[in-house]
Amino acid sequence: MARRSYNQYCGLSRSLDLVGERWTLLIVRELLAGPKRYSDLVDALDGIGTNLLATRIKQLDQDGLVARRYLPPPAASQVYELTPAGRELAAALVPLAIWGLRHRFDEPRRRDENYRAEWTVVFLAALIDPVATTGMHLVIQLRLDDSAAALAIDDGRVAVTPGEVDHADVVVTTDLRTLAEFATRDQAPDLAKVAERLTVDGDMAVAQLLFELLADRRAGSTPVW
Amino acid sequence: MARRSYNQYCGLSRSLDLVGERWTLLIVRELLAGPKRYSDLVDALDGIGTNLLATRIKQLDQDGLVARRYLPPPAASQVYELTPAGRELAAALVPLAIWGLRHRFDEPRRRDENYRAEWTVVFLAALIDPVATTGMHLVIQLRLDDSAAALAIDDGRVAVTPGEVDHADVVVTTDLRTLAEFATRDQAPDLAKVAERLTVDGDMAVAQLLFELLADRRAGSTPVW
DNA sequence: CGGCATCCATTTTGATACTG
DNA sequence: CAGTATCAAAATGGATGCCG
Repeated sequence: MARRSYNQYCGLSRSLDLVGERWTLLIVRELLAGPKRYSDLVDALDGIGTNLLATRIKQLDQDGLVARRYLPPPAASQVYELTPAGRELAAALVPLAIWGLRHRFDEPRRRDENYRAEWTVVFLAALIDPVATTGMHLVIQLRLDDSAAALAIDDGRVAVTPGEVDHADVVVTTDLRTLAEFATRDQAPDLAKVAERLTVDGDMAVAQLLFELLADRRAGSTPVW
Repeated sequence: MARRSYNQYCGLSRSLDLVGERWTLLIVRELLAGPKRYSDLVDALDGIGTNLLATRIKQLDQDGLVARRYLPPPAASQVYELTPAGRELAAALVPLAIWGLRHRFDEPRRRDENYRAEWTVVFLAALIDPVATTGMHLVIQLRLDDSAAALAIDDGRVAVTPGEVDHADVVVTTDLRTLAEFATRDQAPDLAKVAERLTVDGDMAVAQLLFELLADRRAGSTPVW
């Protein structure tokens, strides 16, 4: 059966023909944190229905956004990872995520609402300018709303690790709403006022640097009009 | 009945809960070109089905992204327009559109594929830094693939007009693929090589300025990772 | 088990017809 | 013009089965 299309000669329409269906962009978000197995995706995307996930992966594979990779013998499992074209979607997802933080976070986290710190850290990672981090080697552990993920900056390369790492330069503990203020406001929030909702354990200078890196990027992506 | 939700405490998921359904972002794109009537939307969004359009508009209205406005007596019709929150989605749609231009324009325009120059010009408009245009008053007529739209820059305010205007400072005639090179490449394309596919009629300096304004914005939105 | 494919109930969407 | 009503087709969600 032919694929459904908006049939419009327009960059946005053609993007949405590929990634506009339900769950697709969330699968991309998951894979922005690194390669994952099928069951990892099922776990993270609560409610997706395994058949639909298989269908989506197949499409993303055909369209060249996701590639299947087979891990060497010890692991012997297969994982899915983004291709370069898939990774470039990060630049498009970040502003959408920021829009959501600005306009849909008046209501706090619901009791049954899922959360994984890596979702947040993936976008933080995408906000960091690789060029500005050449020569740097930092590992930042984030603990957000009872979930954890780490951000590793390695000479211009930025990587996200779900959960806890054991060699972090600094541990930042806070909640998503507080962190969102850093990513969505034009002015960096007053650190003193925020202090009771954000604690830094370890090299304070590293944490400071992170917030500066984020601030630099924000300046280039102020809302238009 | 309750609205379907991904049920994730994540900026992206919450955005998609609101605007992730089919046609929604294209309705927003249409309204970025200015207020439109119901029938204008039906015309522009070929294939949408009027009942679905009505449903989407109702949702966008409830969610505070779109407002209904009643034109004064002479016209006596109602139009839909974006609220400030809705307009801020432009910043999120531009990178998605650029991704589509980069990765989905290997195949050219199909014979039956719809096209409206305003779709393109809306994104051009969003790429222009308002601050950089303070004091400027320019009207640029674009003619792209047999469709026309104009871009008016008015002291930091940018507006799109579908069709032809009669007082343009310059008329740029080209096709979307050529124009896309300006918006998607890191280097501005060689004007000499492009000359046969792009003609400028009127104040050449104004056209030059437009491309410089676009180039400035591109520099701040290079792909991450 | 992990990685799907099949089947079926429920929603969403598309297309057209109809109405104030 | 601005929708609503209706109905068919497709997409989605959930459960279960199968196979290495």
